[in-house]
Amino acid sequence: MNASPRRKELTRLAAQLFVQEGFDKTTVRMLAQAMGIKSGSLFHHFKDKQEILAAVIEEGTHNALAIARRTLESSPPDPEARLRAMARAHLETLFTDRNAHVVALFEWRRLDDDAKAHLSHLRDAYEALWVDVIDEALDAGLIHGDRFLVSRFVLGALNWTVRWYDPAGPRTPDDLADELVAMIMPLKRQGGL
Amino acid sequence: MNASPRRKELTRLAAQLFVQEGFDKTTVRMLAQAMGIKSGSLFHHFKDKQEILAAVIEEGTHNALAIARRTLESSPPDPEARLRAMARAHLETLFTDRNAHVVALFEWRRLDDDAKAHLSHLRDAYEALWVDVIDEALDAGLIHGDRFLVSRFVLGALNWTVRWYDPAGPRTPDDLADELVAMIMPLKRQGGL
DNA sequence: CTCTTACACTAGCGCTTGCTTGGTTACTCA
DNA sequence: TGAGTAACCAAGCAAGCGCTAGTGTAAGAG
Repeated sequence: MNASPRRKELTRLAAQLFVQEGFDKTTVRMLAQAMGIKSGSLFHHFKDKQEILAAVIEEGTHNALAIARRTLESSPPDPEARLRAMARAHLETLFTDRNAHVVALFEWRRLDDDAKAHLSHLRDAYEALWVDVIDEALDAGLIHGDRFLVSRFVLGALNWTVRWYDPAGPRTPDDLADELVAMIMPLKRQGGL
Repeated sequence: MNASPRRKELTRLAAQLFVQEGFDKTTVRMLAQAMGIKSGSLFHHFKDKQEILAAVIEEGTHNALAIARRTLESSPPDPEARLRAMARAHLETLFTDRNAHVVALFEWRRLDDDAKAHLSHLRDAYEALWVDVIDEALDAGLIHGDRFLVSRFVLGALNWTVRWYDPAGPRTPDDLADELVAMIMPLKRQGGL
């Protein structure tokens, strides 16, 4: 809804605190302090605490969707390249916008029903892009299996990386993406690295 | 620690509430009511709320580890069969003991440092079993890639199923396990179902 | 018949929570 | 210059929180 620069900055700070402490344990007083204001002033920017959570998740999901669309537009028609590009884009967003995405993945249940209904459309649109790319790979015979199962296994493997991946380590997100694609498409990998 | 039958039953009820409401939003009064006692009486069985969470997670992880060990013991030495058996066992525990495992996966951060240190040993032991099985499959040339990456991708894909799998649907957990194994090992699947 | 143990109760303390209210400040634009 | 507005603050309310203290009761052990 409202997208003032101030509100965007506050949303970013909130995302960080939600990741550090969890949504429920983050008090409006903590949020206010991190933002350099008093707790009462928070409610000038957000109707209630729920709306802050919704703003964080909406921001993250919206970005991910935009990046995925751009990635697919500027991607060649080759199914393997598109699959790899999607995996790379997914991990790239996941780790540049990490806080927002961790919140989206692990605090989703804290949303009230209205917010959930609204945001699940965004999420479904994102997953639909994945199912399309998986479909292309299936049609091309690169991978095998049920389109939904494969999509969900792949997304699960990718999303779970936020639980163990250390950006300071030797591996880049692109390395992870390539390894995953190689794992489900070993025929292409036989002679490679 | 203490494992009276009464306490086990209370732990089971707590797991259910923690899944429904989340740990932080589950009050000791809600827990007590679900158990048919008053909130004060709760603290006869558990030192504090934290200990209930730890009990839930310990119970679930302990079971998973026991089942995985039993599975591997009664499994033939064939790497493919062992991999499939582990995947099936993982999903089976995940969905028979679903509440405890959902709590373990998504409320881990709420544990205090001592409990985390204690329970991460259990979890690491479980993951080590997986790395072994993955290693065997790598050595046999069934799959390719980095042992840790493959283990984590596979565990991620499996754990993520709790987010979307519907036990009332047409597919059994064994179906899921077989599909996943087929996905990362397509050579074996070419002529099959 | 007493002592112990397990389990439960009532009552409430001290604190924190999300949020409201009524008023103040600083900036923008006619 | 003065009206309008966005951003903030001080103060605090009502509700709910985890947890404690002190007591009661029933069953089994000696």
